[in-house]
Amino acid sequence: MSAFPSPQAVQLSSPPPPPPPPPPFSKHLKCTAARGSCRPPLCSLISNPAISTSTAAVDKNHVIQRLCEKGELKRALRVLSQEPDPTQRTYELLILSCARQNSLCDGLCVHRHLLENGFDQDPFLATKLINMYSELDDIVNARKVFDEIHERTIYVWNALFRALALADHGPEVIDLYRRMNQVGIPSDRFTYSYVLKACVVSEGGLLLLKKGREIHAHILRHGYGGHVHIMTTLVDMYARFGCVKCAGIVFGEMPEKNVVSWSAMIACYAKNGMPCEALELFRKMMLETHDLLPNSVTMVSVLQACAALAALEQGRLIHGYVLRRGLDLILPVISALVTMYARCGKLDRAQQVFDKMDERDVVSWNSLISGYGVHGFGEKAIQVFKEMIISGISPSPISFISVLGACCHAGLVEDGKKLFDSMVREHRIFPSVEHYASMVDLLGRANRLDEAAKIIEEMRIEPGPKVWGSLLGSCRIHCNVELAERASARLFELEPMNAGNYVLLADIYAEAQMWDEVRRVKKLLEARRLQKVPGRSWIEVKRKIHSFASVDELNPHIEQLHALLLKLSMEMKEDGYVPQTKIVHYDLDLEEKERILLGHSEKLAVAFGLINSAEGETIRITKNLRLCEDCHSVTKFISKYTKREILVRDVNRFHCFKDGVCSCRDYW
DNA sequence: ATAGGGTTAG
Repeated sequence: MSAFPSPQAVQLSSPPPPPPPPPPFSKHLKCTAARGSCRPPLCSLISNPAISTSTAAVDKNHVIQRLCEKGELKRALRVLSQEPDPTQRTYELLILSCARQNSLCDGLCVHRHLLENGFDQDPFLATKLINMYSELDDIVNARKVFDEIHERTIYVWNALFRALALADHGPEVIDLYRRMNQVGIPSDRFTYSYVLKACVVSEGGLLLLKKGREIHAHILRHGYGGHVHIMTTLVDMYARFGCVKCAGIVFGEMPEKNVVSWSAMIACYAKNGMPCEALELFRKMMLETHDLLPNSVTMVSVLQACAALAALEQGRLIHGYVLRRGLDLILPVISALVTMYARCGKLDRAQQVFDKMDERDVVSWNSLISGYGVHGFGEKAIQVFKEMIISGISPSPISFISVLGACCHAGLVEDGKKLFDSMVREHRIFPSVEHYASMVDLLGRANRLDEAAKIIEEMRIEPGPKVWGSLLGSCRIHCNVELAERASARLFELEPMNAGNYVLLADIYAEAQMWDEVRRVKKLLEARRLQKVPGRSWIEVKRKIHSFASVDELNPHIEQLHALLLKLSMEMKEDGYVPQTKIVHYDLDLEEKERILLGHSEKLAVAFGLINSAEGETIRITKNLRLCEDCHSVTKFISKYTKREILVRDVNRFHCFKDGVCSCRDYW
């Protein structure tokens, strides 16, 4: 053996059994050698230490680069292990490759290697490493790279800001940003984008809104007030804080706007409960800009707005536009279409659009599951949920919100409990406040209030207002004063300014004829200067959205609508309808109470729909609150008398009225 | 010298 100059030569002359742990290049060499081709030059170059290593290093660098480009990370690493003289470029390629291949352990290995080879203080590589760890979700190591590097260029700072912002570590970014300013490193245009993002990705609430405003001031002071990217991020920041006004001001003052800026503002309206404004702005964009074409992101927000308004006609127009533009190939757009059709009451269309997709992700499935859920088709929703898993897509936390919600609307208590169990056990998803709230809803509505209360007691996280709110809502349905008092006491602490909670409690007391308590709660409401969110309903007629408030004296059609409702209610009374005047708490006589009931926004919208549509046409209405009991029974009657299908979507589900019955089977 | 940013479905 010792007589042979190199391992390669050994293999050549004694071809047989086990070619031991092959050093990186052996495979290649062996192949060419076996075919007896160009062996001598390359082989001797690498194996002969007499020949300059630097030539070999450049060569190997080249090989590493080629391997990285081809995604052959493992082989590239094997070459690296033999590399006597790696360069910055070598490491850069490997780091990028590890990030792309999603391989944390290889990333760590490359990191260790570069530390051992004198690149531990290279700011360029530090930037790349931080980016890599960020992509591999290892924020601890990203931070460590930052802590250990002495020369922190703006690139290094920005990379860490970006990494922390993506990982929801907002407050940490703000803290570091302050330190950066103290050290005297000036921000650049990238810094502002990342830091603004950090303001909204944290739990800080108002505190960080203040911070965001400060940064807004920095931006203006440093002359970036006309920078499209930064200004758009600002619009989005205000949007996420719910400051629609501020977002609108920034947007309005932008000297230059592009598609992204318009999309951000449209999304702002769509996400903050102002769908009409979203559609209006979209129209404006189409009319006023000549060189800007809406893209898939724009369309998603526009479809959301249509969905929120149950504006089927507009939604169909948008669908047509999406097809013409070829945007129907983009996954989020199709999912938004599925949601739009489902929320406009066209489940069959939603299913059709879904069926035509040739690729589906978890969001597409969630759209369909929640679609069936809000329509009260609990079993179908569970079936779709199971099909999703069979198709190889694992459920996300939102999948469970959707499917649990479906169980809740359909009263499928046992199925819901089983799914909730499987969530942790099989899918390793830990329930969030929303999941618990859904379970409390499920049990509470089914009049299993004790079990619902027990769920809250056993929660491993702090039960937030959503959870207590669900319990209070259930107490309202089943008239449980004692539990309602417990839940509302917590709610008044957690969100003292939410009028809805006081109203619910007052409703419960009223139901129990506890008038003193009703008055006490009302006084509380007045003392805190709170007002109940006024009920509103919407209906689309000839592609125009009409909006109705309760007891809408300003509405130009009010007399006509009231007359029609009065006429219908007389007929209904003969048929056994009794106005639910007990839900009107004002101290009024019966006749006035009936008048108030008849003026509820959803009844006005139904009447408007009856007058303004052809006989037999379906009427679609959306409401911003829950449908009231009286409106529910009145709409049942109306659907029978007028032989109309009436779809009402309230805040949490669909009611499909037909021939005097509702699809919710009075369970809601 | 080199490097990177904004809007997105349930």
